[in-house]
Amino acid sequence: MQDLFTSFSLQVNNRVYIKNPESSALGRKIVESSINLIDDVGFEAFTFRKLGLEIHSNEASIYRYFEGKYKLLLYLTSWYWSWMEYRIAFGLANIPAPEERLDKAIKLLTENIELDGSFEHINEYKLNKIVIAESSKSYMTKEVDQNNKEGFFAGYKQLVGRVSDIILEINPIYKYPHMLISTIIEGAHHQRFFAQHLPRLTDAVNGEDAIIEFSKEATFKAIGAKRPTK
Amino acid sequence: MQDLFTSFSLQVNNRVYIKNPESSALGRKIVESSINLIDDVGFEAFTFRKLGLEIHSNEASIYRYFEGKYKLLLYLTSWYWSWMEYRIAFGLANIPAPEERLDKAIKLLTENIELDGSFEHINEYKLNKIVIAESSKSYMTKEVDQNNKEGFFAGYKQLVGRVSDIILEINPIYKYPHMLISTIIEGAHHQRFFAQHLPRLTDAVNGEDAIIEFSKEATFKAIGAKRPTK
DNA sequence: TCATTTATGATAGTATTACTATTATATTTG
DNA sequence: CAAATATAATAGTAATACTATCATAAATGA
Repeated sequence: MQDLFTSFSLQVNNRVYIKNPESSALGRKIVESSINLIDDVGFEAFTFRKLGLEIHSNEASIYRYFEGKYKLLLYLTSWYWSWMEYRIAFGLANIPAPEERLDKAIKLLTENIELDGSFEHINEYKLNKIVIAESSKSYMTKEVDQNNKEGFFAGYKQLVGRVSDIILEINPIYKYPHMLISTIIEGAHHQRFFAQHLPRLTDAVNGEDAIIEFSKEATFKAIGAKRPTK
Repeated sequence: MQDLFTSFSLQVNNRVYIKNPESSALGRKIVESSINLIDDVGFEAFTFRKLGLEIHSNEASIYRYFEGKYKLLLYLTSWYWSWMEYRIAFGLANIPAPEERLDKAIKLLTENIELDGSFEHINEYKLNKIVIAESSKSYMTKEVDQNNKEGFFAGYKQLVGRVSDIILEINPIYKYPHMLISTIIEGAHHQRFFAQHLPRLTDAVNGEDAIIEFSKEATFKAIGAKRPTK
């Protein structure tokens, strides 16, 4: 696990931005306020003009950091997956049993995210809401193949790969580890959205986070493994 | 089952359109060509202006059928779910064992859709691709609660409810039937998209439709039931 | 420290989008 | 065949998604 700590940093593919927003105060302000604004008005109504007004800066200046709002969204989601992998690497360190590691990973991937405060200019709580409601708009586009070639989804794929590896550690002949994990991640996000807006598509259960419970149960049953007893 | 046949028709909530596109040749042309055009250029680049040019008609005329392109998308997805429920009602008739009905329902929900030809002006193959790639854009919006109140998602919710009922027939104490089915439906769609564009998020298996297989296996294991032997 | 690079701000401009309004012309229907 | 209705043609508006230009401010390094 040691290598994870030394090699790991919250880096985002440098082709999603023109100028690294981490490199200046304005850049960080753009990221910070874009999270607030997208969370507030939704991605469709979000524009660089409005963002410029919000931060008392200039539309043209924002274009010097990002080609357009889709790239900014790609930046935010890439950052999120990178952060998620960091959380998982950290959270799973020193847990020897793969069942326990998987259990913990599923929890980290599907739980409600609270404000964390580790990163000055990023509100993880709002970013999670954005990832839930808007992230599919970053890859469900006509440019997906081009974007994929440029490596924009590498972080997400790597994350899915790492958790799939735990599954294969537990059950080396399970045939669909990637499907299972990507379905669980996307599924949990969908369920969080449905729980808020279309509750008839979900099942609320008193006294538990049904989404985490469902995700863990489905995962362990799918791979035919016993859940660790807490 | 008889009531399903007599009461069932491919009706779409009449608030998603201004004028029913089924009621005129132009309306049907709008629907038909919108499917082609959205499939071709993607939903973001799709405009009523382009659609007007395509069908040698007028932008303003299209606006007399639909308030805007989001409502048209809602019409298409509603139609799709209505059609899917019809397929399932039809396909499950006269199958007494609930396990077999569930097995068949999962297949119908997750399989690749081919051109069917039952509906003159609707290309089911392309519509399925649109539902896969664009349908989340019809509910992942700031207007979702308003739209939900107006009943725009009733068809989808009803479909999920019906299949959930089969699950409860098999295992009456399973806690998450709605979550499971909505996760399977959305999950299978995601997997079809990933298989095409981001294959590292899936697992291809020779000689089988891995998405159907995975969906069935996961569902039956989740509810603790034995899959019917074909 | 001062010249120069670099970053930001201010303003303006363009093509396209997402409509609405108006009027004219077909087409349907009673 | 008159009247109602549907469609077409055209124009117009406010907003979006940018690009370009130039001025000014801040950072840097010789």
